[in-house]
Amino acid sequence: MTIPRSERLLTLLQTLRRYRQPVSGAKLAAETGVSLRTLYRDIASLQAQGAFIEGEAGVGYILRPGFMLPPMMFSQEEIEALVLGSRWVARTADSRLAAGAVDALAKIAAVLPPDLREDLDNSTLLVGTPRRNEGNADLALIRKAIRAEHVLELAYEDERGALTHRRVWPFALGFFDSVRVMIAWCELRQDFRHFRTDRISSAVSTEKRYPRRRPVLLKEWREKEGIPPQP
Amino acid sequence: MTIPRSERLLTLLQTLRRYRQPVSGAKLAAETGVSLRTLYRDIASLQAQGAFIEGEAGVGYILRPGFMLPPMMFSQEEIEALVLGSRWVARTADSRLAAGAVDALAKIAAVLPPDLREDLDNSTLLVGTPRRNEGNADLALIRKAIRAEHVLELAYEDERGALTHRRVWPFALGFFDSVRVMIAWCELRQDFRHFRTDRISSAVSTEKRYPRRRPVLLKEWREKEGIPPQP
DNA sequence: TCGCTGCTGCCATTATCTGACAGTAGACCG
DNA sequence: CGGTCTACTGTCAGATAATGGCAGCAGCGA
Repeated sequence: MTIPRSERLLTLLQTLRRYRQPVSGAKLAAETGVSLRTLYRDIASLQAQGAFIEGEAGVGYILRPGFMLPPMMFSQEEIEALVLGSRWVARTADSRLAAGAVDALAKIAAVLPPDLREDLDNSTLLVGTPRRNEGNADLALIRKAIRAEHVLELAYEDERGALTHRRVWPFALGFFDSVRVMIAWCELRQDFRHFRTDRISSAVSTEKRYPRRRPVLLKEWREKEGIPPQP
Repeated sequence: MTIPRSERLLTLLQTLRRYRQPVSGAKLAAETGVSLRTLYRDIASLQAQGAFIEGEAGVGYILRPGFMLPPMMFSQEEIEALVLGSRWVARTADSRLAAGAVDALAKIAAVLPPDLREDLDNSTLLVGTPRRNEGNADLALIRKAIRAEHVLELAYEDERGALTHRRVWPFALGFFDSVRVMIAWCELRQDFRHFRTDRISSAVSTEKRYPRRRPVLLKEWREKEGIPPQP
C-alpha cells in the first residue's frame, strides 16, 4: 500500500504540523510508510516549494509556523473526534467550559460545507453520563488563577474530614472519571498536592502571582509523578 | 518541461488562491502546463485530501476562502474546551479517532494567532487515563458501517459467555467510562441491543444497506431508553 | 435549443519515483 | 575524547504512477 508521492507530501506536511517538537526522519518515514531515503527526498521537495522545515543533525525536523498552509478542511474522522470530545467536555466539565465546548463546535460548524456539517449534526458517537458531581468549587475561578499564575487561598477538607486552610500555587486541572482534581504546589506542605474539587469548600484568589512559572511546575510535577506529556 | 505532479499540486493551490472569481479548468490547465484531463485529476486529488475547492459546471473552479477567517476566533475557554476534549478522545477512543483528534487540533492551531496558539500549547487541563481496553473489535470498521448504514455480521459473546452470531444494523457508538458500546438493531432479537465492543470477537461488513434510516433508528432508540439528544 | 464546462472511463506510452547501499558531516552525551 | 544519533548526497535498475487523447454524460446559463 504505497501512497503516491503527490498525496504523501501534503500528508507529511500535516504530520509535521502535528508534532510540535523535533521528529527524527526515521519516525516520519515509518509514519508515512516510505524508506528513509525517500523521506529525505520528500522533505527536500517541500522545502523547495517554500515550506519552512528545519532539519538539524542529531535532532530531527521541525516545521516553523508561518508557512501558508493549504486551506484544508477537516476529515470525517477529525470532525467526529471534535464532536465526541466536545460532547464529553459538555458533560464532564463545569458549565463555563461546557459552554465553551458547545460554542467552539458552533463556530466550526458555521464554516463547514453542507455535507460535512451533516456529519457534525448526525454524529452518532455518544458519551456516557459522568455523574456531574458539581461540588461547590468554582472551576472557572481556578482556571483563571492557573492562567494568571495567581496564588489561591483554599479551605480544603482532607481525606480524614479535617478542614485546613492553605495557600497554593495551582498549575493544572485533572479530569478523571468521576472526580476533578486541582494540581498545585502547597505552601503549607512545601510539596505538590492534589485537591479534589468537590472537597474544596472555598477558594479565593489573592490576585498575586506566585514566584515560579507554571510550565516549570508542571514539568517538575510530571517528572515526580512519572506522567508523560499529553498530546 | 513537465513538472512532476507532486510539485504541481501545491502550485495549483497557490494559483487557485490567487483568483477570487471562478476560473475555468482549461485556464488552470494552461497555467500549470498540463492537459485538461490531467487537471481534472489534480483537482480531484486535492479535494480528496481536504482542500476546499468547489467546481460548478458552466462556471469554473473556486477555492473557498480560508476556512477560519480572522473574525471567527476562539475564546480562551473555547480553546481549552477543544484541547481538553481532544485529549480525552486521544486517550479513550480507538487509534484512528485518536489520530483524528490530534490532527484536528493541529489544523486549528495552524490558523490561530500566536498568542492563542500559546494557550493551546500551555493548556493545563489534563485527563485521567481511561484504561484503553482495546478489545479486538475494529472500531474504525464499525464507524464506517454506521456512516454507510451497512449491515454488520457479528460474532458476539453475551453476558453468560455464550458465543452468538447475529446480523445487526449499527447506528451509534457509546463511550462510557471503561467500556465502549455499539448500539444497533438486532435482526436476531428483533429489538435494539447494546454490544460491548470488547466482547465482539469479529465484525464483518456486508456492504449492504439496511432497510431503515439511521436517524430514525437513533430517535426510536432514544425514546425507548429515555435518553435525551446530546448537544 | 445551444455552447460552455465539469467529470469519468479506458489504455498504451513514458518517465517519475522508489529502495538499497555506501559514504560524509554535524550535534549531543558521557 | 569517542560513541551514537541523525541529516544529507550520489548512484542505479526496476516498479509503478502519471500522462494525454478520445469518447461520452451531465449540469449550468442564455
